Amino acid sequence: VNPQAAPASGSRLGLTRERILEAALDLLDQDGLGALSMRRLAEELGVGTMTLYGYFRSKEELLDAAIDMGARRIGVAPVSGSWRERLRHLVLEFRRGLAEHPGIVELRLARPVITPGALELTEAGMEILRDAGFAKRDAARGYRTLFVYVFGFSAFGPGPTAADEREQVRDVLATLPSERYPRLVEAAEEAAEAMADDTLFDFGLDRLLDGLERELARAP
Amino acid sequence: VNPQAAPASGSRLGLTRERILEAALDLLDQDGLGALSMRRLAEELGVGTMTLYGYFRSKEELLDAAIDMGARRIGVAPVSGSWRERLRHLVLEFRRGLAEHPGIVELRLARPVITPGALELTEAGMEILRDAGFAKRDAARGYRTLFVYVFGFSAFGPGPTAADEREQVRDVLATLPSERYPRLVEAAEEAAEAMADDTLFDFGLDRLLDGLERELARAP
DNA sequence: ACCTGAACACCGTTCAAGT
DNA sequence: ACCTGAACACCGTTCAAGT
Repeated sequence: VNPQAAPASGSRLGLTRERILEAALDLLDQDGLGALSMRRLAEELGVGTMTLYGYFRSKEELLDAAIDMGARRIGVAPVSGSWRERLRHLVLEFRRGLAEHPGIVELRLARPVITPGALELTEAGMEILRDAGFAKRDAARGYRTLFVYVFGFSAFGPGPTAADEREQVRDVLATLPSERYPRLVEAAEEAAEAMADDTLFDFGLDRLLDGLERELARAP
Repeated sequence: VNPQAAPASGSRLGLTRERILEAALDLLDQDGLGALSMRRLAEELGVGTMTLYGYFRSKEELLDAAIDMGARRIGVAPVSGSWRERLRHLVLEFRRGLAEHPGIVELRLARPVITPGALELTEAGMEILRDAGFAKRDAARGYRTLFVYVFGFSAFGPGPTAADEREQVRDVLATLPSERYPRLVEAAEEAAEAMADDTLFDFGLDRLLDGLERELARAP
């Protein structure tokens, strides 16, 4: 069930899978996925590179485990209220967690994972939707839509550098040839703002919640 | 304005920036971003690795240009109809194009680009929304939301292997400890379906369009 | 049982040299 | 002007060896 290569018992260096994963997540948060190499990670931990292969069969396996652990870190404390309020809170906290740990988004791109840690939030979301009265299928579809939205926004939406880039984006848009890009040139200011604006997340989220609410009203 | 290293005139090998980019996009579609190395690309073109650096200053610059060209390939023929129908068509075609060229999604993740080719669809979307009567700011926000949704779904939604994986996902979900994951275990079938279901894209899209329609009705 | 250096097949890019 | 091999500083991983 858990096909890992791991020393399990007393390690001479005090190394554990957990310590390795924590160092990996730190490295990820600091310098991004590109900097997360087995050699660099080993150096950070003060061990030989090959030592890591005693704990994880491959980099692939290490990254999978890192996602699981990272997902667990993004725990969301439940709140009370209507199902819509509860779900809205969960999604916003989810989004906040991913914004704080952008490496997890990067990691998740190439590797769709279904590990227990990664499914904790799914469970919480399903509970809210089922309590609200959604059928199993509608609850699953509804949560999945929100999940994809959160990840999509975290990956392709405005990042923390957005404010710096906004002016630059506006300048580029404003200097496009206005014969071919008339709508963009005339709305350069607004388009640059939309690309940098984080409140856009709430806009889309509320539209999706509107849609779910209507769906629930239709088939109660 | 166009700070590229390029031979511009007669090349001895018949090489052009365009030919290189086409080969890069082919490689991307076939074997993914991981396989797209300067060495492999040069080999594919039958030239020395360093020859490429006569046309692009760095791999970074080559990838930026490849996105621009890739985005142009995903052209969407305009249709007539209501603004909602037109916009819906544009988004669905956009989605289809990205599904056919998943490498572009991969590329775009790490590098938010604002090049002319990448902005053609933005211009088309803005035109539809402005014609419909949206103010500049609302049009920019509306298009941006849809854009992020499309990319998010393309990156994190079900891929072409979804059908194969569905059974596997269901099995994993069904064997989770039901004390901690009661809602997921009881809805394992439905959740697995939601993760694999491509029609989910339409569901979220229609919810977002609903939201835009309501916004337009509110402030005409 | 746990740890590791050397070696292999890969990267992107600089530099100096070839025509 | 255009092209390129050698070299450098990196990768992940296998293998054989060390304690």
